[in-house]
Amino acid sequence: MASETKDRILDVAERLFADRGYPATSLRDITAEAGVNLASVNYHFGGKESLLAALLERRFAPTNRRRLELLDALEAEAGDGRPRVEDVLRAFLAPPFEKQQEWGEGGRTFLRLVGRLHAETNDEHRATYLRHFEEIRRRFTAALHRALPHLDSADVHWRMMFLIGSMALAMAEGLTPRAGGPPPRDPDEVLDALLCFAAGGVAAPSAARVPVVAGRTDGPGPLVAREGARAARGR
Amino acid sequence: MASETKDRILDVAERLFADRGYPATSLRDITAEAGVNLASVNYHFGGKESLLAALLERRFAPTNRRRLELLDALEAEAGDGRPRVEDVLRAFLAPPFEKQQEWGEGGRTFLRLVGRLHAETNDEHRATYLRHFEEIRRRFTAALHRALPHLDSADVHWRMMFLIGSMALAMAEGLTPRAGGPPPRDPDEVLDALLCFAAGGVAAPSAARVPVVAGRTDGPGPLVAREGARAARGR
DNA sequence: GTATGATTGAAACGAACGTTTGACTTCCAG
DNA sequence: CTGGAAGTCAAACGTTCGTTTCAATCATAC
Repeated sequence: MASETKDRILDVAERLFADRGYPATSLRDITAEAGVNLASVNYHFGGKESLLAALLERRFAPTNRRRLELLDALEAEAGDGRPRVEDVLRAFLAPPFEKQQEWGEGGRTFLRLVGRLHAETNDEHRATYLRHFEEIRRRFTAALHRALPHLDSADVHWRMMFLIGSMALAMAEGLTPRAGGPPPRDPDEVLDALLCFAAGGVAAPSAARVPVVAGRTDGPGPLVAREGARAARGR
Repeated sequence: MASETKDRILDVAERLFADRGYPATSLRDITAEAGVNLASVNYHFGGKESLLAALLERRFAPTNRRRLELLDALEAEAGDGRPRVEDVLRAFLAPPFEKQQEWGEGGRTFLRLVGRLHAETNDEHRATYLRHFEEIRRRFTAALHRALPHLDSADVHWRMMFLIGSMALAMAEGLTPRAGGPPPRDPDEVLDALLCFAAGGVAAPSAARVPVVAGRTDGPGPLVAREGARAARGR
């Protein structure tokens, strides 16, 4: 089933897409580096677009299956009570890092590719990517809301989005050592650092949104006061 | 100096690069939509690459000038003491949102473009982009470390990176309403929500990294315990 | 061996790309 | 009016792209 040629194409395409981006990588680059014929991509996959889809499927399916597995277990354990925030976050963030270690170099490459695809808005291949991700986001947003019932729905959505952004950049850049950036760590340490940041972020007190009538702050004292806002804004 | 044609090209290119990405946008798309001749891009800017550079310069220079201005004021006020975490974060995060409001639709488009460029790794035009950003990151990382002296240097770098990821996704996606995502808010609310998340994240207790000898957790209790890690990992 | 379906190979296709060219306007200084 | 710089325009340049074609090769069942 999984021919030698098919796998070589997938591995090389994964690396080149992650390094240069999807539109900037040509099938000629891929096939030349993989040592296979140019036509074999269309023969085995049907086209460049389908190659990306197959590539995503190969890594995404097991990763997201694991995510939902952890989430199911966690919700079963919580019963009618609240799940712990840290558990929800770990169920969301850990599987990519687990799989990366399981997959070795290819896994790390895939994480960079995923981090990159998060920023590829509006194209048709973004739909391919999001199909794998939307159910995950929906279910984890709901679980996070159950863990943090005092937040309103919009806040939970936004924090989920910020969380995804942190994860994406940690994946895209955290594993490619670059001058000026943080020193490289092993993936377990990155995951722990990300979990701490995420837990602090999603559980942070919410800014009490007062109607913008005046600069007064009331309600339960927000962590970032409105006065600070206007002061820093310099007017 | 700033001719009609030049500005039209810049505006349209900004929007199309943000919508479709740099490599996927052709000069023919840009010039057709701007109602100018194809050759005028090369005449006025010298080429596609230089067009992107000019486009970044136009928005980035004032934004980062404002960032450093706020940071300077903040550090002068703090003197030898610690700056407040919230002030550092606001000086970093607020200027793009300010400028966006000042610039209207074009400003919002630019934020999406910037969010996207954060994920464009390794290409030559990434260098163009990073030249505007590296000094900012260095100075704010240092300021954040002064505000959080109990964290070690690696933790600060990582949290700065997570923070940038949150900001990038908030910019790239937070302002483009999409099904399933958070309800659109006005930019001030997005900024406040991001500030709360960021403040909670960067100031979170750090995971005490114990040498991986056994599942024991010691040291000052980390927010996300190692046992939880292994439990969720399922072994 | 030979037929048959799966795979690979070299070559070419048409379309789209960034860039260049050179003639044609526009406009103001002399 | 005249000259020339600044800008615009249609057309074409050479390259590269994803895809297609079709003959050659391979493996396997008869």
